[in-house]
Amino acid sequence: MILKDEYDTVERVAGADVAYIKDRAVCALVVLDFASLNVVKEVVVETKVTFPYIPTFLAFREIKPIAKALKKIGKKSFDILLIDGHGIAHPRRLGIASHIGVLIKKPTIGVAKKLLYGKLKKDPNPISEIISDNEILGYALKRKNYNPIYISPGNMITPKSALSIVKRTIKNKLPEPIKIAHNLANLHKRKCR
DNA sequence: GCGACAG
DNA sequence: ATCTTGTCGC
Ligand SMILES: [Mg+2]
Repeated sequence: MILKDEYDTVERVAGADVAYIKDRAVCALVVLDFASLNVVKEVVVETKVTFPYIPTFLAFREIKPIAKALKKIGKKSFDILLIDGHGIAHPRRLGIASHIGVLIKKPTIGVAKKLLYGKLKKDPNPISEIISDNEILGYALKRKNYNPIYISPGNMITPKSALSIVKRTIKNKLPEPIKIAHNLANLHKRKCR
């Protein structure tokens, strides 16, 4: 894991999420133009579920479908990848965003809807650092009347840069890449039933 | 030993 | 995350 900024231009930001149908996982991966937030590429893949959900081990459950989607879309089609789940804001500093970042050797950022590890330095409205052991793991952001979201580096990026990138992709609560990937995965699921 | 616990 | 329609509120 590299916790420094290891990227230059950010023109395309990707987002991934996984939905489930019994023992099948549906992963949607979308790539957006960072400036316009328009979708420029998207893929949906399916795999069989091979691991149960166990808190702190989410990566073992979702890495298969996400890796398959990454292989299909091409790792060169984006500069940074946003993952639904935590990065280093994790008891072993190795959440799913970090796991995937190390796997593909690219910058990744974890964006979660609930806090798993660490404490907030202050009220998250409008923003707070996520702290553990006197170290900044990431940030909690609260917008409007929405519940807060939690942002932490996955790989090859600092907490501050991760916050900056994610902020610029937010329209309402969730960053667009994550929101669109989530919707696409669920649409594919509905269409199937 | 008890409680908390991403998706 | 999932089961599951309408409904309240920004
Ligand atoms: Mg998810």
